[in-house]
Amino acid sequence: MDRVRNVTGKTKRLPRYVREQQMLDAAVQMFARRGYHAASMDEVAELAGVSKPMVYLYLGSKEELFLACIRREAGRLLDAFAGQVNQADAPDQQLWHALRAFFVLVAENRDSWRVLHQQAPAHGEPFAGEVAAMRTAIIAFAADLIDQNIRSRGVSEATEHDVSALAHALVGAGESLADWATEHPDEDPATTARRLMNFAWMGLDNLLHGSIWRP
Amino acid sequence: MDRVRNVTGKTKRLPRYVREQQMLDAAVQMFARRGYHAASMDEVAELAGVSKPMVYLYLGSKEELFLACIRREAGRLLDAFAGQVNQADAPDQQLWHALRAFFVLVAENRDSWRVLHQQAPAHGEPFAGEVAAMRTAIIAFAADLIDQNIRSRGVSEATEHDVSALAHALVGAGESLADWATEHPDEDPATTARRLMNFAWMGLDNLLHGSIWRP
DNA sequence: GTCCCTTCTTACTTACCAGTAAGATTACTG
DNA sequence: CAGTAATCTTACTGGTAAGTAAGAAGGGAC
Repeated sequence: MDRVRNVTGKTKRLPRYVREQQMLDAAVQMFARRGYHAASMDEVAELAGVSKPMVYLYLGSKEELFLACIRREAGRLLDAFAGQVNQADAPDQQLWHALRAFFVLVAENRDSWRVLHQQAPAHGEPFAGEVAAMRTAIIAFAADLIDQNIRSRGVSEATEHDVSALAHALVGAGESLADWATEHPDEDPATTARRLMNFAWMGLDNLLHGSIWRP
Repeated sequence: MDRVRNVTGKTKRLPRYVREQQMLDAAVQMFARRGYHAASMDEVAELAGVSKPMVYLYLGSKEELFLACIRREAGRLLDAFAGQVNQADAPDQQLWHALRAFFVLVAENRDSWRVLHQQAPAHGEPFAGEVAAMRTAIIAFAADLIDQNIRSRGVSEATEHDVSALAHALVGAGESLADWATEHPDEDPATTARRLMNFAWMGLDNLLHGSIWRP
């Protein structure tokens, strides 16, 4: 990221908020590509077009910088979910819209996804906890959809525990497909979402009709 | 890990192979609990009941030590799969046996699982590549089972691409459930395996009978 | 008992990088 | 056009942990 220069060749000054976002952009990229430890503050600063003390002035420390990245990207992901979900829709429609939004977001922000999914959980507290909280919210959303579906059919002897396990499996399948999708950039995110709907929802459908797999 | 002492109070010497395994045990534990970077070679050595230069003498460097951990644990995981699979069984039985072995292994070796699933992929090459290779083998196994099932029913227009996506989703669901299971140590691994069989196989069953989810 | 190979330790060097002190420069404000 | 409140830099310090040099000591072979 070359630094903007004015006519006299001197470096242009930018307001704090703009610089902070540039720093976060640079940090997300570095953390995603090199990993938390291998990414040096000097490199982040250089990529942001700024000197190192500026990063410390605005973001505090390497830990706080990483946390700020995680919070920003986690917020975006949750917003993408929330923005697509309409409580009035049927459960499968809610899941469909949420998944589509998710795969679109991941396709457009691979580095963010790597930071959230691969880097943050591996580097202990407080990073892992922050991502775990986000993931818990997503799993709760999935569990709620499954639960709605169960109740609407009156089928079930499923406990909260059972539903939680299913939600974890569903979210894990989504995460894995997100990784798979980054290796197939040609695929439309909506197609990926359809794949997961079929894999997961059809399985649930079978389950909820009392069709159980036995050893 | 206190060092073994003989009657005179002097430290007991052990043959190289035994020490190496102790070092790897200690390293897996440290890497899993503290993370790759936060785990220091001094701590690993102390936990193994040995001084740091011994670790360097036998295992080479921190990178090689981590790689050795990954290779050993990945090998065990693949062996656990291979040992349970009988080609003569029906596809669902093969998957069932493999999943049960997998969840048993994870329940008994949480640290190994954390190293393979959480630490190794986050710290770049050559670690990520080593785990990716193992994961590719597992996904190929899953894809093969799905494919067998498809062919045996003669149902399908599924491409290799489609099958690969399903296999990725299935494996991701398994990984996520493995994490979930470590938070529920009371649950029998076989029960966890049954959960996944129901979630995944019932979904596939529906798919293969031509029952497709549509937006 | 004594030779000698393997196991094992203490005590050090060195490189890297997070974090900072001190001050220069720009541009807004009255 | 001063005064001043931001933005921004160069040049440094210090702590931490990877990696190593040099040699001590157990224990099997004969």
